[in-house]
Amino acid sequence: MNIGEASKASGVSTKMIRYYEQIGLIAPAHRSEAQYRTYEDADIHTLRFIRRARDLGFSVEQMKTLLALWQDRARASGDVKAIALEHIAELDRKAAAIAAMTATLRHLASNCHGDDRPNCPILDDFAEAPLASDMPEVSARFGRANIG
Amino acid sequence: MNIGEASKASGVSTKMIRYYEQIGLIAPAHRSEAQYRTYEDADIHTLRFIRRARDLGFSVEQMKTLLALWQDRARASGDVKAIALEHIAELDRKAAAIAAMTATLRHLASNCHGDDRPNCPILDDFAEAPLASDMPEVSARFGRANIG
DNA sequence: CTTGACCTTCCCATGATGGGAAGGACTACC
DNA sequence: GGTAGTCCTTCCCATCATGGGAAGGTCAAG
Repeated sequence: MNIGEASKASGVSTKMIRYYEQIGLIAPAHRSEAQYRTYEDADIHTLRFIRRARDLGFSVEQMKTLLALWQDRARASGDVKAIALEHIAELDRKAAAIAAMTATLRHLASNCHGDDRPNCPILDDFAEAPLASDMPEVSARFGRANIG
Repeated sequence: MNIGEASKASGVSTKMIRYYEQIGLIAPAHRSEAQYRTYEDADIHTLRFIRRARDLGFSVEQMKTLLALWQDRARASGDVKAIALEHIAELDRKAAAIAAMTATLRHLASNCHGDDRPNCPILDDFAEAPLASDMPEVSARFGRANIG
């Protein structure tokens, strides 16, 4: 199987397959005589595993660990669960940050007429509101606005 | 005021102030004889506006538009509200994607003993679950896992 | 005058992904 | 056996917002 077929079968783009190989997430593929990468069913299985983990928001680093655990028949399920729980906690943090932003924005938008007149409480707030960093309890709860 | 003081007063790092100037989000600062950037109260006001918008998750492009509207006394509040509502919609999309991930992960984790034994439903799922892209209604609802 | 804190520009890195160019390989059709 | 078109290869560049750090100039306090 060439990389294009492997991509279709796994749902991982050819660009990403090469990238994952380059950074060592997956082993270098076998090569044909013309140096084409070739993939077996087992490789597709691994790529689908990666695709699934990625869809659930795991980072490449986490996927490295998860793959290693997957391939270790003697792993402790507790190790896997710990990674999953840590990831859930991080997703919850992002969700909380987003919820805080939308709550504020919804409040501001609801007070804005949204018509042709210039008066706009949204801009007024941006111009006058104290910084989150000046409010210790807020920044402690949500940290930066980095939700990526 | 030098850039360090402007940074402290606005909550925007010196790196970011220079970057925002470079990409044209803010006007080039006035310079002292030694080519140091100098800032007036009005500039701090602008930087705080940016900081506030950034904390609410607006992109640089959105901030450009918002700044222009802010500085346009004749703007229509509807234009501002439209940007805010579009941003809220995007944040809601991200929140939904995160919620879908955490729901799945919580379910998987709850079925995992999390002890020293190797059996792990989380890894089993990763290895066997169908791809989101094979389930049209799911990918239509949530798109990619890109929550950044 | 030295020390240390500040400023400048320039380059590099992040993380995951895609775009695209230049060139080689393969396949299907005539 | 050409040729067209599709595939593959590697290499470089871009994204987005942010920070790190080097090399060197400036300034203020002692």
